Amino acid sequence: MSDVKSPEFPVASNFIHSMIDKDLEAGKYGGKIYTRFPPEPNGYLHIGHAKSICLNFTTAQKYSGACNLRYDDTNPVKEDVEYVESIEEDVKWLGFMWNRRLFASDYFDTMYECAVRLIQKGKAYVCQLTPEEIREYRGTLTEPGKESPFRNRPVAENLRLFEEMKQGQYREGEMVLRARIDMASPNINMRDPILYRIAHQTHHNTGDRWCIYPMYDYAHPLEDAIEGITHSICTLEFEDHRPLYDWVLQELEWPAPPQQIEFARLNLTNTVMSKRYLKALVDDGHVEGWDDPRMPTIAGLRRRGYTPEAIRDFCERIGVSKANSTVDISLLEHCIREDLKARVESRNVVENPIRVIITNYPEDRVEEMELENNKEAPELGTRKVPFSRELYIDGEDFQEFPEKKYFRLFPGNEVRLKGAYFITCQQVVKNPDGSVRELLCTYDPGTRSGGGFEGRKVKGTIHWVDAKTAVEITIRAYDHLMIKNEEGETVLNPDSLKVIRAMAEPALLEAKGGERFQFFRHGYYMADPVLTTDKKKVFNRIVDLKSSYK
RNA sequence: UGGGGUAUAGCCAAGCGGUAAGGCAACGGAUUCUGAUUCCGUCAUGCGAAGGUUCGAAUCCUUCUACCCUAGCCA
Repeated sequence: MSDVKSPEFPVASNFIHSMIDKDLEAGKYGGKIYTRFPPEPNGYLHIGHAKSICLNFTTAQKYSGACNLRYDDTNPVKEDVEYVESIEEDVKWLGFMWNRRLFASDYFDTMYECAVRLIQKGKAYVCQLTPEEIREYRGTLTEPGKESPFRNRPVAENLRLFEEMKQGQYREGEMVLRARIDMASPNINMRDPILYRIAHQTHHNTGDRWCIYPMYDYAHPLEDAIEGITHSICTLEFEDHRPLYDWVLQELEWPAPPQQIEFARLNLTNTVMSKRYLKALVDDGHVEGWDDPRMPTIAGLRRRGYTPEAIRDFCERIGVSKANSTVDISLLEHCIREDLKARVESRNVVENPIRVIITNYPEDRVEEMELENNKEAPELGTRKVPFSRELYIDGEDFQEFPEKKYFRLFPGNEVRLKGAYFITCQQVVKNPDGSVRELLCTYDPGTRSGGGFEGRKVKGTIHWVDAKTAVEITIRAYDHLMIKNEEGETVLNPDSLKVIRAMAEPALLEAKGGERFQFFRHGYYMADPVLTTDKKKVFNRIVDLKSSYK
């Protein structure tokens, strides 16, 4: 195979690498390791797949090999082209490039020939038991199975029947091709597992060319072997299938067969990962689609504002092992904050705005205040923001009756307006209904930011926007899609999406879909690439600022 | 109940006979023109339990225990 490598990323060592190291020391595989990422195109990729993608691609990278993207499309009833397109996009977006992009269904001819060989060897037979009978004959966890009456059919008859199955002469469920192994095996997977079933279905790739389709346990080892995969990395539930994986390749006398290694799939707190459930959320209209920013899909995380760098970093940090585990979602959130804080610009945005009038500031005066875009990254420069007599401050930055240890604005208190002046709240003006209408404040002209004023300190600094030039934006703030109720069951969170109106500095009018910012005090946001238009700016909250106040 | 796995801190996770890495979370403290960031510090005499081998055990042996997977013509 041609060795097209993905961009190189740092790789943390894990138990799979240790196993590979031993193989390599034993002189196996000629020093190169080939892997594959084999999704079934029956849904969108999620963060759990990202773990597998990172593992497979970086492992191949580490050992000078390559990784294929292969669609495991052996069951036409569940699969769709919509999904193959999204999968490709998501893998690329994560930053990986496959060596080859393949369909398992492209190997159907080879798989068929291999099945014929197994029949010829007496290792497979056509069975006409009904599905119910097959289940009964299989036995139970504690009782051995019974042999099918068709088990000792002559080879020639098996060959003829299998050919006829392929020709479409039988109905679905009427017969199957089975491996001839051991009905008394303690491993139920070895009790004459089904190799081929009949399905008169149109396949997204092969159309109506086939009406028999191979089962996963038979197809997968062949797919790996055909592609020259050395290590077939899959999840824990396939551990019991490994003897069958090995059996197929051994009976076919495949030289240098690949080896299957299992690892634990990713679980995240407050997150549902099963494709079945995610599909139901989409189909039942609980979310806007597979790319809803609340979804744990790659597409959802992308639209929410997560970066590929953050997701890759997360996948490195969680490690790889065989222990069932549930990673705390706060680690993922840490990764995106860590990535964004160094490269994203800040903007002043106030939620639940409160009007502030600086009574001693000239009515017609406008100043340009220079604000740092990112304190941690001076190379991101500064921007100019207008400042005048009437401003808005954030609803959370004023308390008429301050709680203990509150050191932002309250009557009689002085705070700094970030990048501007000290102001003191002199009077609270109320609406007829008792709510706060506006705050009358005074400013100290000697305290302008950058002026070197050292006369006195204030404990609070708050952000603001100029009332005259402020633009209104819509913020979509997300919470967990799933929460636990009183009974401890995981249920849909009715408050997973909050729409917030906010006032922002005029520069945000220029924001393009996909641009990310830090909104002071509120966390990290991204202009929604789907909803943001020239007239209407919508920002998705990626993640909160980590904070202990509130 | 058969078979296959897994147990190291609140959550992940290194460790592979020489005396418990690291990250997240949490909690202190310093700095701060945003209670963020940054910086420093605390956080398992303990590795599911009990025995045993050894000068020495999370690592080896024995016996338990708990949890996960497995009886699709899904993958």
